[in-house]
Amino acid sequence: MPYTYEHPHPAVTVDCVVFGYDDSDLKVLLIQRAAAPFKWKWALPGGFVRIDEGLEDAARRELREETGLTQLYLEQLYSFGEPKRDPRERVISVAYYALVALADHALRAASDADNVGWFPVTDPPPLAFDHESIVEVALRRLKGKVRYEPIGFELLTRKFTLSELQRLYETILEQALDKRNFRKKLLSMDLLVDTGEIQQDVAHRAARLYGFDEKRYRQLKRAGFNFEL
Amino acid sequence: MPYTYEHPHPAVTVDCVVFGYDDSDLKVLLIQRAAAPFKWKWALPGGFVRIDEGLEDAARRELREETGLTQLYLEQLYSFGEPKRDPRERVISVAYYALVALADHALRAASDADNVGWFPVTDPPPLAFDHESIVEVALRRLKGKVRYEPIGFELLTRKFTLSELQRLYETILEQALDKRNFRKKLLSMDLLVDTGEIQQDVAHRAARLYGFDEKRYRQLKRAGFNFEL
DNA sequence: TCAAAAGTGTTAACCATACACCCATGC
DNA sequence: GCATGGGTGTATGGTTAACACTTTTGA
Repeated sequence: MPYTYEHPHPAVTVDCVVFGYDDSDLKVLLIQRAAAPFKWKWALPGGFVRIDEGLEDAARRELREETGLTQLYLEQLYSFGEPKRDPRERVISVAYYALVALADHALRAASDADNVGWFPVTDPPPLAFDHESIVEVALRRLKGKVRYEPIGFELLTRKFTLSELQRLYETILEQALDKRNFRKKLLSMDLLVDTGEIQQDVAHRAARLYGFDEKRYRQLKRAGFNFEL
Repeated sequence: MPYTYEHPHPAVTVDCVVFGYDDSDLKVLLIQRAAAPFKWKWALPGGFVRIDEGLEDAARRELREETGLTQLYLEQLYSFGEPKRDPRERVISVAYYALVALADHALRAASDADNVGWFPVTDPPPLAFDHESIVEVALRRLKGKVRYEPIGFELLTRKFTLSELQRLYETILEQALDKRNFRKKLLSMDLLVDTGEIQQDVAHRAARLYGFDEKRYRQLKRAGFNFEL
């Protein structure tokens, strides 16, 4: 028992709400716990922050170790610290949320052989700890933020059609959008570049593929532009 | 040395960025540290989270103990966890920000006789730890949030004139607003109630005093209304 | 030739902006 | 009576919202 302190210290964890999108469905990434407490229950990927490790570093490390995901959009969400949220000891969890295009990122089996899987955000299984409320907060944040920051693109593959983009927004915001107005608005922002390519292997007229011009966005933003809707 | 753990645990603190507004000036509340590290330096009010205490509870307790402030608008801001941010040991700080009307809340001398004072947010003294960046994040959050949530009212006394409200927004947003348009917009939202009273002791025509109708806001919000600008 | 989704303009309503003068009060 | 801020309306331009049909392609 080598670590002693004059005052009691809580443990600190990170937990990640990873949103994935594929084919009109918003999903959340869960792992099945192989150890107590809540053994066999589904939970958010995450774990203890190492003593010399930054919070975001910890979140990225846990994601890599438990799910194989790297290089994703990651942002701090909120910190959860109800005294009784973990039955073992006082644990404060700094939650992050991440966005990822399902088609682009294959899951790797977790290093400790836990099950990993995608679940519909609207109807996830019962979760360990207070993870259900963490998912709820993350979803609220995503819904809010997607309207005034171009983070939706993080959920799509690098090349996408306008219809895919529209379906994504409709899914997240849970409201129908007008096709012509949506296209007008998005194209007028000057953030999408026509790749010149079109969809392959579709059973109808193939749509143009666009890309999100990150560099252009930063430029416009510096000049006072604000992404909206 | 009674508290021992199998793995090293960081310490967890809360720090509060309290914004105050009075007479066209946005201020931040600081206390002067009476103990090392950073002895005599100014810092955000805050302290260690007790082992059985919620995070927001800890923030409110520290504010009460160190500044005498109670009953204020308080919201979690962000968690700061750079490994070296505290020279003593690993400390993760969950930052909160609070809004308060200077005129309504007198400061009490801190229990441990630290100095307490209000400083202009634009030009604060050098701060201990990474508190300058915490203030910066809080200010950014305030500037963003004030546009789409009616939190500005928390910085004003319960009764206020439209000019005071406008000056508040101009101060926070750092931009001039048109008087007639501002009034039209705010009054049309149906969130302000005319108290029937007018300013006293002013050397010019006395302005009507309005109040913010919190209950009405919740009502409208439930019905899909969104406060903006 | 049918099914499925892509792509495309116009109009009307609404909202945001710009703008300047008279009023009430205290000194 | 003058200085100070309170209070008020309109016209214009721009933005958003509503709306339906033709095109392309593969099966």
